Amino acid sequence: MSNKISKSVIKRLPRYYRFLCELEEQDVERVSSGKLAEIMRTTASQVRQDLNCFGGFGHQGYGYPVTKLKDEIINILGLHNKFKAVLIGAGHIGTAIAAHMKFDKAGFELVGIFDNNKEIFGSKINNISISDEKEIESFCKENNIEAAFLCVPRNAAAGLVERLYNSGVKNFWNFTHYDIQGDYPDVIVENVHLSDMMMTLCYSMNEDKNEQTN
Amino acid sequence: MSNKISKSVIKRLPRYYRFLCELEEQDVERVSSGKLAEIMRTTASQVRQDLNCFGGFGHQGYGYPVTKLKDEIINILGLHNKFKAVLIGAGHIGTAIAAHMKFDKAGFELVGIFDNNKEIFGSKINNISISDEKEIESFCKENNIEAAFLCVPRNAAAGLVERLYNSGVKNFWNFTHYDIQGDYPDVIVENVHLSDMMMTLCYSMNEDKNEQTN
DNA sequence: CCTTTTCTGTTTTAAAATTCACAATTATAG
DNA sequence: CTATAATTGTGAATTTTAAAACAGAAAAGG
Repeated sequence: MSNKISKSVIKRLPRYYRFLCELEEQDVERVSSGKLAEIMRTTASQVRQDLNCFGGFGHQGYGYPVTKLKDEIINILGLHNKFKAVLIGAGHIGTAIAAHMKFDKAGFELVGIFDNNKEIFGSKINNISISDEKEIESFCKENNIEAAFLCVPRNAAAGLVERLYNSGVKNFWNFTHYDIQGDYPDVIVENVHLSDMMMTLCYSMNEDKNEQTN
Repeated sequence: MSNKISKSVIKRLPRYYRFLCELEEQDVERVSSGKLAEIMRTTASQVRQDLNCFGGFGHQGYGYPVTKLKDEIINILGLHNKFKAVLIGAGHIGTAIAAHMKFDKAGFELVGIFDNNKEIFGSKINNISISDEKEIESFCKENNIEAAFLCVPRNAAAGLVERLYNSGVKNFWNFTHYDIQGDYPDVIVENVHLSDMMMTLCYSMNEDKNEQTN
């Protein structure tokens, strides 16, 4: 059915999705590639090419039906999934993630939170109580956990990944400084390297400053 | 001096930097493109081409001097800068960022934290006390703030950006759902769209699942 | 009903990014 | 001091990504 869609396209899909949701909220029924391109700050050509990857259902002279397009993207991304996930590390970042993210809108269901700090065992974030990280293995095996959100300090990461992997967890959303890739062949990792991002912002600002003095 | 370096290369630089720091910690003095490629899970060719963007100082038959290479990347990225920045929104994410990020290692200095919640005015994160967001304008102007880290809810974002922009702040690290691009011509934005990332993770997992059943 | 305008899907073309390939240079070992 | 192995810099080839161009289908407006 679906030919391999390129990574660059996939990375744009959530963005399309976001703007399509906005349009839907505003009761806009249809949108043209040109209009969408304007909102997304890209070209109409790219929009058409992207949307065409998963079978054209735009209409010439009409555009794309907003709701249908949105639903189609949900499908492509698999947002209807309820991948069971655990979050590990209930520090500031972990708490922020657990409390604020709308997991169900992104294909996940958060079912467990773990930490190694006794003092917070039992307290709840988003109605899920924090458990002792010693119980991770049994919990993951028993509940068929498919993904883990790693919010621990870097030096704790490697060990955790191994334990999780051995408990059947092969998909990671990684907020740590540690790089998971490579040690395990069949894992899928989405890295969130915040300091890397801050550095690229720094680069742009620095570049900008230099340009202005040239 | 430096020819325009492509965006893709820039995005890899922090990664190089990270691994070079590790090597330096391990007292490794030199590294070959092949070895670096192995660590970074890429090709030796790409490493050489990347590093060459800013003037080859590897030695044939020897490799690259770790410390010198690291310092050079610091230079390219401009990490020696101390761009003065404010953080807005001291909720979970804002607090996490303010408390944990090593701003000075990434070219920034956090000098102010703002929120609209009276109850936390005056309390400190990382030795910086939280101020009333009403004071943002005067503070930014007086202190020549160059960057803002936006950690507020989406509906507060647009207004804030305008106020900040008018106070001379043109560089943003944006954790909100709101898209800044476009409304202002000369702003630089680094977006952190966590839900987008979660969705691409979902896509990969979903794809993986489908492949296995084919 | 006919004409004009609006758009898509798709083909070309162009640009960017990555990989390959190899001459040239240096370290190393004997 | 020489021969061999290691390793870079770089130009060329390949692959990937984005943009442009355009024929043809549908809508809109008489």
